[in-house]
Amino acid sequence: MSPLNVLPTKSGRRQSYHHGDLESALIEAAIDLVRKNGPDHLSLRAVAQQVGVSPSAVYHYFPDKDELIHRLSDKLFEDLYHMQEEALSKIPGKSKRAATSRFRELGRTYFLWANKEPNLFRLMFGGYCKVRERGSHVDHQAFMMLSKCLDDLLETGVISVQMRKYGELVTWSCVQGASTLIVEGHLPEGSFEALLEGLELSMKAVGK
Amino acid sequence: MSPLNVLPTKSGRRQSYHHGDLESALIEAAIDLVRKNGPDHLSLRAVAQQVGVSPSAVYHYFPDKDELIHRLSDKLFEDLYHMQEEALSKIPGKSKRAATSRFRELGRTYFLWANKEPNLFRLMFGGYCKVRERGSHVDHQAFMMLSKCLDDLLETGVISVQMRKYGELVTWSCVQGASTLIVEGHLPEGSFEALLEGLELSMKAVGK
DNA sequence: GTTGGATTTGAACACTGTCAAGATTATGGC
DNA sequence: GCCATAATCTTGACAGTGTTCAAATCCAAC
Repeated sequence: MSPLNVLPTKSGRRQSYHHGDLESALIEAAIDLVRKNGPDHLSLRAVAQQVGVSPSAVYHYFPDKDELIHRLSDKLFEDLYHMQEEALSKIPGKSKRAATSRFRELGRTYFLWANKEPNLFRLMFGGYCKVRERGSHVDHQAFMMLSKCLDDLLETGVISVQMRKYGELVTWSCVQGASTLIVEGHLPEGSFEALLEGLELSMKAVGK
Repeated sequence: MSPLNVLPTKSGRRQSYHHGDLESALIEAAIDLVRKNGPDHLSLRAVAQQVGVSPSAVYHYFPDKDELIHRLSDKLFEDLYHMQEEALSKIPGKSKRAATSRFRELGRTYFLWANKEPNLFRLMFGGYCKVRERGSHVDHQAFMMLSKCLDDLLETGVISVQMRKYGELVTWSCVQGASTLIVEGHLPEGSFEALLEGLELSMKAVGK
């Protein structure tokens, strides 16, 4: 394998003809640009230029711009998933307190992500990547993680069997919705903490 | 006032030089195109052509494309608001049953809108219109309507004072989130009815 | 009827995604 | 070592985009 040539010299000229790892460099650059300029101002040519490569070079790795965006969004979903996984791993134990805390942290991570990177969040849920077979893979992983959290809440007696039935639906929707509404400016920023409180409160209450 | 000249003759040529009501015709045409092709494939030139006017003509009514989109989204928010208002007006009365039914119908209308016009829904909440002073006007009207609904639930004893505190936040977020997730294919279509059940259930339970 | 002001057009600019053909480099077999 | 072949990247072009501005066109009021 030839030495990587990832960094362009000043103003978008790299040293050797072959780049080394163009594919992931392109995705990384694209993420950077979306972060700065928003998903609808992402230009293929700008991505190529940032990496120091001609626009056409992109087409050796992605059939078109949409596919680049799709790959981009896949990576973002994975990042979010790992971030949540890490947050959970910091709160071990089978107590009521631990289970409740994990549940909270799961929502908070989601929201913090949305709030820290609103443009990336928009790309993920704004209908940019054609749906294809969404609901697979990473979506599934994230869903399983939430399910596990809810199972713990059930086992420790924080929520009832009845509430458990609606758990994933209500919580995911709530957190997703609040994130969107706050990111887009329809709700004041402070709302999220209150939402988590309200959500927890209402879930605990069912069946008590 | 000259007679309106809204309809272009076949293939985008209208009869007289002046259009009559270009401004709203442009907005209407733009909505049509977004509905069909999605918000990110909206082209100013296509809008102009559909109305039968040159691309530059648009700039007499909107400083740029973003402003057109903003006006477009304003109109959509109003439409949604009126649709909800109408749904509520069909369920009068001060009984528990009526109050609960109104609450359900409010959520259902929101969701049906999202599901029937996913592309318009994306435009409204996908971060296309620059935020400016969102959280004003129509947003405020819609919020008031929801508040009134929750007040009724409190008065009829369906929910507690404690739950009432979080009412707007939890319900709006839930409905917004579920709509997004279903529209974008992250959740199966049938989920919404279950979500409304779960939401109602958990709200009723608090403080009982 | 002529003039003034509001509308609309035309041509141009820089930018975009995409593609075919060619230039450049790396790789495996001798 | 060398050469053919495949992988990789560039050049130049095409149609389509948002935007601007001078010029053309129409309407209404004097």
